[in-house]
Amino acid sequence: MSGKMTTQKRRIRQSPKMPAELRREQLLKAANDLFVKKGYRATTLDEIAQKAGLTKGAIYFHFKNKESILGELVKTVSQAYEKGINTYLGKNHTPVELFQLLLEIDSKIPMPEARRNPGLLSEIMKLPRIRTQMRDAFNKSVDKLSDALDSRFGRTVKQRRSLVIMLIAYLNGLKFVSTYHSESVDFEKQTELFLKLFQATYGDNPGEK
Amino acid sequence: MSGKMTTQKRRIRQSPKMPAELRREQLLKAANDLFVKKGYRATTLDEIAQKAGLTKGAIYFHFKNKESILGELVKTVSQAYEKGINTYLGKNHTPVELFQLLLEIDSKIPMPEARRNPGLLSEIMKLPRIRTQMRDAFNKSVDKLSDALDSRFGRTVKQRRSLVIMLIAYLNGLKFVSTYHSESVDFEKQTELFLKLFQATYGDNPGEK
DNA sequence: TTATAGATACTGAACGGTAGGTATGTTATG
DNA sequence: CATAACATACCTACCGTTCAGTATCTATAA
Repeated sequence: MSGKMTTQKRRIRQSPKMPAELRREQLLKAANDLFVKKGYRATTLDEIAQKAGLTKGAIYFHFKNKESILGELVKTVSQAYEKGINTYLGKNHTPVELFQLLLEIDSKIPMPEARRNPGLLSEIMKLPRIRTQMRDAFNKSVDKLSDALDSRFGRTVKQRRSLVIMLIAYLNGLKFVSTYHSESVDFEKQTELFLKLFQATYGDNPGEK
Repeated sequence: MSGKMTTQKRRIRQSPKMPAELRREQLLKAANDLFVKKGYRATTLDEIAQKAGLTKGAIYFHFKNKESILGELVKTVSQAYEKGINTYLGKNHTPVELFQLLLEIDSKIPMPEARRNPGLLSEIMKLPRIRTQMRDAFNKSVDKLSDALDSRFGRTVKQRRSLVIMLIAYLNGLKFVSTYHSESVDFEKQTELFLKLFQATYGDNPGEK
């Protein structure tokens, strides 16, 4: 000991060392992919590590624990979503415009598979910290969207919130059925149908309500 | 060692024995309640047993394994749903009628909390056998509903299926948001809003499309 | 330029808890 | 008293977490 075990080659195959920053992102990507495929709880740290070419122990150098990996991912999405709203959202929008805007943002921010995965969303909503994190983000965006909805479509904030939530609800519902019954459901067609409905009611002039 | 921690009395407090049939239902109910509250995987057999006043080992007298408990529950719902459709479904319905009919059926068949729990649904959809079981039921009911939709609302079966799926999608979406954002979402109000939209477009006379 | 000390990134193994499943003994009831 | 309906103890596998130690990189000084 003390000295070297000269002749004995301890052939430890260590992965090429990377700057922590890079490795973190690599791990986050691996985790995201696996969460999408298998769900949060069903994904093991071994799998994440392996996918990044590491061993489990190394993860704890980069993250506090498993949940913190998820937390980072959620944070990334929330921030991108908020940024998208701030960028694209104008004033006095019609519901149809808002719906299209939501689709637009949805198509631009990262981790689409994860965000459109109701199973994953439901699962992580059971983790108290994550839940809080996501609910805050949800309320924040609903507020902003409601503000940006033209007042013709709702005198009170409550009414406008209600409408906004309806838009989001339908989007979520579509994601849900198209995830689990993709053979039977044509996402774009359903969207078109929905917009046509809205157009008929709210398009040119708002309803009297 | 060898056996007992001597002084410890073997206090065997056996639950009153029940006919297997009854106990099965009791276990099923317990399982259902717990699945709703905690999810499928997060619910342990110990908890189910305890809730029914038994111990884990006893479960294996009544069921083959954990998944078979879930299978029974799914089967029960599927059958009730199908029966509901057969009972209430007429001919040449409007979309609004169908939507109300779905609500009606939904309110009459058992295990409402479980069925309205997207997280639970997503979770169990990952179990291959359960998934098959549920998808078959879904397609079956979509077919029947599409048949019962008046042909004014879609010349081809495909078009009618599309509309039916849209109704179901919105229902699911509503369940989703009202589950996770119940403070912000008024289920009935959202339903009313949606129906009003449909009424405006499809209510009196169908769209030309 | 080179030796080296310290920081950084990672391994491997062990630990502890959990939970599904099983083997086998025990009790209640007809 | 036979058997259906339990209880108890145990096994096994899995998985998150910890940690001592190892390898690799980098900065500094000689």
